[in-house]
Amino acid sequence: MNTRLIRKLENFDRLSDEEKQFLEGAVVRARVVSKGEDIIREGDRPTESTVLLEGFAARYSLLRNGKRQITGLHVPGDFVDLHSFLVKKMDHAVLAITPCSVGFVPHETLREISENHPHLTRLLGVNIAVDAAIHRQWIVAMGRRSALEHAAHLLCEMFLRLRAVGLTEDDSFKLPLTQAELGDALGLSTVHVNRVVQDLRKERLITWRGETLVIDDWERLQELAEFDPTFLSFEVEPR
Amino acid sequence: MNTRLIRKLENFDRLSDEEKQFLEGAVVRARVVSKGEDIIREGDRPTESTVLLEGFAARYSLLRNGKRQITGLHVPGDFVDLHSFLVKKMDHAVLAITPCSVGFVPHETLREISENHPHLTRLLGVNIAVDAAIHRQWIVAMGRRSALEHAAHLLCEMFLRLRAVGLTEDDSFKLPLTQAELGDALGLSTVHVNRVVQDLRKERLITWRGETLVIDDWERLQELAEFDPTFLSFEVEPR
DNA sequence: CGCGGACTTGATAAGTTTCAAGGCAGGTGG
DNA sequence: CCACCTGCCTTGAAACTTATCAAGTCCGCG
Repeated sequence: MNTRLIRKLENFDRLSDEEKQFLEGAVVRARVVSKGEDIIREGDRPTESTVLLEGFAARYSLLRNGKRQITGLHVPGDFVDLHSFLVKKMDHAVLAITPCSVGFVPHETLREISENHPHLTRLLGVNIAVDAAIHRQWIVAMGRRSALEHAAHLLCEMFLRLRAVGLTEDDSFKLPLTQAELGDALGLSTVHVNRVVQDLRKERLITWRGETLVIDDWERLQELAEFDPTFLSFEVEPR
Repeated sequence: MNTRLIRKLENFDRLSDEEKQFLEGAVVRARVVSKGEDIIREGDRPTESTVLLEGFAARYSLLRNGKRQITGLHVPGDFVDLHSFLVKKMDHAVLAITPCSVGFVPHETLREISENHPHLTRLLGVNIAVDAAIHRQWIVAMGRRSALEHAAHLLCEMFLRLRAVGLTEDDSFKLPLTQAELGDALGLSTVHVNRVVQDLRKERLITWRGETLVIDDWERLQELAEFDPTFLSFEVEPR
């Protein structure tokens, strides 16, 4: 069921059959969340952590003036609130951008992992560490890259993350985001996102029609974004 | 020696005497790093994690065009690379903004903690989770707040973080940053930082002379920044 | 067929950067 | 002890990037 999660963790380090089985059993049930619905709300105090099994989700915060900032995009295999095991109260919400299927891992199970499965614990830690690295890349992109470079960077990131869980096909993948949502992730207005996307198209870097994004020139896209894949890097202390 | 670290972790949950002692022993030696020097360089593969004992440090990334983005500020008690235990290769560097004294915790010790000290492991996890929450706040601020609000937000954050480790005095604290460095943290040009700081002064929100920053009106500063301290919140699942 | 959501376009405004200078203060060497 | 130097802060003007406002257009779906 949570194939993507296992696949993702296997990018970090080999999993024993026993560990895989344990992970399978760790997800207690699944729920479908419809598009536009919150998977978790700000202020919630979950007693289980949520794994995204299918669909796209986004962490976001809302400001008083109605502006929204997306602070992370999530794809199948991602824990959307692994940290809620450690920090009780959600400091942000998570939204289903497409219809999503999610699974739940009771905090009790996570506690058991942290007490009796040091290797799995470390892998979950790597998961968190990679999330943090992604956050830092977003900060760099927001602070010091142009809108165009920033957008290119995000596309590079999504491509590699989706590939890591087997959700790309050659150079294309499903990117079921509206330009408005992309703007909320990049910190740009919808209008400007539109112009930036058109620039990427004019430069023959991407094709994006409907939900399908094709990377037409991976080299130049990376170059433009000054994208260094190391931060996602699945290069870890082996057990 | 690593009083600040212990103090910081105690904000998360009570530490037993045994745990405190263990932490004391975990820091193997200290080194002084002079101002402007890197504590850790990008690409390093440390075999120990570094705790900041005294001074201010900043994580940063450099872009080809020479621009620099600071992705996190660190104060005494902070681990600057706790994650290097899990993800071998540093994806960014850490700079001593002031003369710093740092201590080292061998990864071997961290591994032992992760295997035999579940409670300490969780506290270190909380540490990481709070860092991530700070990162998300930075993303929100960079994406959707004005330069003025963003600056105010950062000052609120620094005040509470320093207070948590006992480094404030009433409403004032040492902020040994140049405006250029602040700009690199906020993603703004030096000139604009200067104007923003002047606005904060004109509004009688802060006084900042030399290294001393006084918060003249905490209420209004928080209000302006739309600052919600929860994310730093030291509200955690007790052992 | 018509409606709504998403995308596109143009014009104008706002926010921020860049460039260029000047000022101030603390520290050093003559 | 003064002069100078250097790093940091400050100011103004002009340029650039991005946001906002206001219309359209396109397209899939009921």
